[in-house]
Amino acid sequence: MAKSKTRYAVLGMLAIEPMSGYQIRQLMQMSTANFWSESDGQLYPALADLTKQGLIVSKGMQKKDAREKKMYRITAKGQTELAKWLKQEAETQTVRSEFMLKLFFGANVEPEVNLEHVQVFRHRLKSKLARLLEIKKQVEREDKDSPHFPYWIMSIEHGIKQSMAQLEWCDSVIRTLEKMKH
Amino acid sequence: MAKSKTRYAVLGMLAIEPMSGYQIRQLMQMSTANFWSESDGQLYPALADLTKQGLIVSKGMQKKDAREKKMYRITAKGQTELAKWLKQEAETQTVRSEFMLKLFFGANVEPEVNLEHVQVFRHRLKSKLARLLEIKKQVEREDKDSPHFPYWIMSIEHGIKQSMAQLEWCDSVIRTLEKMKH
DNA sequence: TCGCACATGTAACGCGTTACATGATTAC
DNA sequence: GTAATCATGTAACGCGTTACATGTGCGA
Repeated sequence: MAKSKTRYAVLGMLAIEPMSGYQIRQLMQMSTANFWSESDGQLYPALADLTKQGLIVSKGMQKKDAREKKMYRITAKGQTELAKWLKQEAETQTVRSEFMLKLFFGANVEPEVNLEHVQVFRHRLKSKLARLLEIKKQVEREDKDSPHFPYWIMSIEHGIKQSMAQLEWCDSVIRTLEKMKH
Repeated sequence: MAKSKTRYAVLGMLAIEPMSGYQIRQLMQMSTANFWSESDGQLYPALADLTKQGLIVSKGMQKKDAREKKMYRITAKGQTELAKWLKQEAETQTVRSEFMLKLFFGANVEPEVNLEHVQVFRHRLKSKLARLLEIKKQVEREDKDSPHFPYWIMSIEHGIKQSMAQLEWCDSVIRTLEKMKH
């Protein structure tokens, strides 16, 4: 298995602005969810790890309970580490789509079954596209002057273009499957 | 982690025609690689497992060495199991793209760095697209009369449309990054 | 006062890749 | 003869999700 990139995902989020772990999770869901996400079981240990290595520091009130909100911020050392990673070429990842695999084996069941799957897939794409367009508007409103602005728009545009292409593909596939029914 | 679908991927391949483990690997690389693949460490144990469950049988010469080619074929029970899985709704998968994550954090490095990454990405897409077009031609030549034909074309078309959309996106992003350089 | 969102963390478990082990056959 | 390809399998290891544990604050 490839080396975990969780540390860099966290580092990058904290390079945007100081945040708590919970806020990182929320921001990821809002921004990178379409191409990157982390679960709790990855996120919190990563924060502890990065702190131990001095790449981030927590301004948390470590009094008694520890069950309190901890605000983290990236250090100069962390910025350097992040930049170093950003300069390296990205590894190609292996994608896995159960939906596509099922369609590939589609001849083993009636066309109706596959048609149903494609329609569900299409519906999900529609929602995803609507969400992306919404987020794009929000970013254009709120982050116009941020240095991150062009990059955030690019990543949103990527999702939009992908979704639109896939929707067109769905429509073409649905037509073919409709014809196969009779 | 989601339940492994390796057994179904293998079952589906053997529903096309009887094959050895090695041939399954090769066929996957040629056909489903863009949306599904299995490593040796998954494939061979799965074959043993499916055999034990009577979903496939091996017509292998189990004489002495066992280091001989084993031809597997799917059983009626296996066909039933495959069809059952095909009828179930596919789980949505979490995609992860290190490249996209790096671009999202692009503001932390010079535009030139990101430009370089996009160009590498674009180059890979070009190769992928060329390969898909080649495979499409081959399938149209060799599998015209197979019941799998429409489904195989659909899955190839999906890859083609995706690649083309991403290439357009790359060109647009490259233009933006070029402008940011000065 | 009940439930939900906020908030942090750990443990268990299965998944999937990589590397290793072994050996036959074919092409140069 | 020697390198590549065919061919099957196992073991180790790290990765990532899920479920669990724990507690606070707030609004209906």
